[in-house]
Amino acid sequence: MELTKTRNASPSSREKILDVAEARFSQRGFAGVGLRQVADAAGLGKSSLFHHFRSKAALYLAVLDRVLERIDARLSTVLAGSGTHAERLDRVVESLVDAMVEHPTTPRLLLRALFEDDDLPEDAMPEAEAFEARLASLVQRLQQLIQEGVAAGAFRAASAAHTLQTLIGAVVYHFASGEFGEGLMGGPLFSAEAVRRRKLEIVTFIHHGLLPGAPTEGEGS
Amino acid sequence: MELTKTRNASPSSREKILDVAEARFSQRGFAGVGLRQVADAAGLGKSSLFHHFRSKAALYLAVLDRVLERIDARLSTVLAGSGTHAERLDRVVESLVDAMVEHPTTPRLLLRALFEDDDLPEDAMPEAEAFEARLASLVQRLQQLIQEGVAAGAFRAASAAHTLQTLIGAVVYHFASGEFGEGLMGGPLFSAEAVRRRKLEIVTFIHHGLLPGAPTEGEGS
DNA sequence: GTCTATACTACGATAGAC
DNA sequence: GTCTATCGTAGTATAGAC
Repeated sequence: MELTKTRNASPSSREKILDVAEARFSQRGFAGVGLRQVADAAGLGKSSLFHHFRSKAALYLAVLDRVLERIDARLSTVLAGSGTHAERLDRVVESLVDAMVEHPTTPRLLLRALFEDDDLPEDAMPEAEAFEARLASLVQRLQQLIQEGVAAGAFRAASAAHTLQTLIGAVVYHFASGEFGEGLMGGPLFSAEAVRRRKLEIVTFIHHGLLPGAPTEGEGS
Repeated sequence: MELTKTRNASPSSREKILDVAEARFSQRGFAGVGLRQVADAAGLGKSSLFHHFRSKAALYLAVLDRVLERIDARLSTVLAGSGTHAERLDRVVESLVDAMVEHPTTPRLLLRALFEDDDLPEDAMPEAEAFEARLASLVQRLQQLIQEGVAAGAFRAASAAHTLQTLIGAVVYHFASGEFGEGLMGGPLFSAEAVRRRKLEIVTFIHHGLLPGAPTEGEGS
């Protein structure tokens, strides 16, 4: 569908850089990462990075956009699917959690992208817009699902924006919470069992928090 | 209650430094702030900072501990208060929100403290422990409230740890979400009206999510 | 497309005068 | 307790050979 090929037989240098940068930026944030660490870990000289990305900020935004692209792919499938509003919202939560777990760098990068306002050095506007546009599109579709559910009487009369914020907190923050989260939960956050449990906890919370009448937890699946 | 005086007629240099450092660290994070900016904004030379704080990491942790101390003061009052478990939990949410709003630097600093693992240069262990201890104490008391509420049948059989994570996400993340949050909500996050609305939204969510039987939203207050 | 070399700036931290 | 001066390092980014 695109003019430039996106599949590669062997991981190109560009993808190698993105992988390494994603790991580092996730852990330390934009300002906390030096390009030398990225270059070394990618097996390249420092200067070579600038042949693939115009600046550090451009690299950071490329990482963020790739992360959001993966989430978008998962959620788009679910949002376009069938089922009641409640069923689709459950699947949104589960897919969002799956996206956090697939690459554990995701929650921290996404959380940073959401709450850190532009600490970026102003220059990387073009690549910033790609990310912003993708984010806005995703948010808009998620809000629509909630609003339609409210209009259809499937959800109580809750604010879609507030509900979305709560949902982001419940999913993204939780899987970003690292050592604190592990200490609180008394075990790893990303084990299959912990992930299954978190999904159940959030979905149950939403059902009793969003649905007007009888509990729906005993339903299919 | 303390040997050293904590009240000051005029703001000492130490407090001035803490104030400006809190603002900067909240916005840019630990790695994103230079001590020169802090010193300039405080009206001091760069070197003078080191007479008040052993290192940048020590300053950062002093800021974090002061933030957590303010939250602790609010929540301790509420946790020691009377009322049913549900009433006390409502007041915990409202007090936590009040703490975020009182100093809008709070949510971002707290969020960073919770999800950024030790990017700190290892040396500031003593002042780190003060913060960790205060945090552990607070978390323990919050968990206890939820667990007791579950045991007393006031809450459904939910995990205290999971519930606490969801709560933190709903309060701390929301008020840390800056431009993204404002865009999503369609207005400021910290206006009196927005704050009132967020409290209501979370408390309602919790009631329908935690309480077993009939909705309790019509109750007193 | 990767390298070496370099420019320029900022960083955290220390020494020592006042 | 604040200052100036300085140290050593690391930061982003560019120039130009290969």
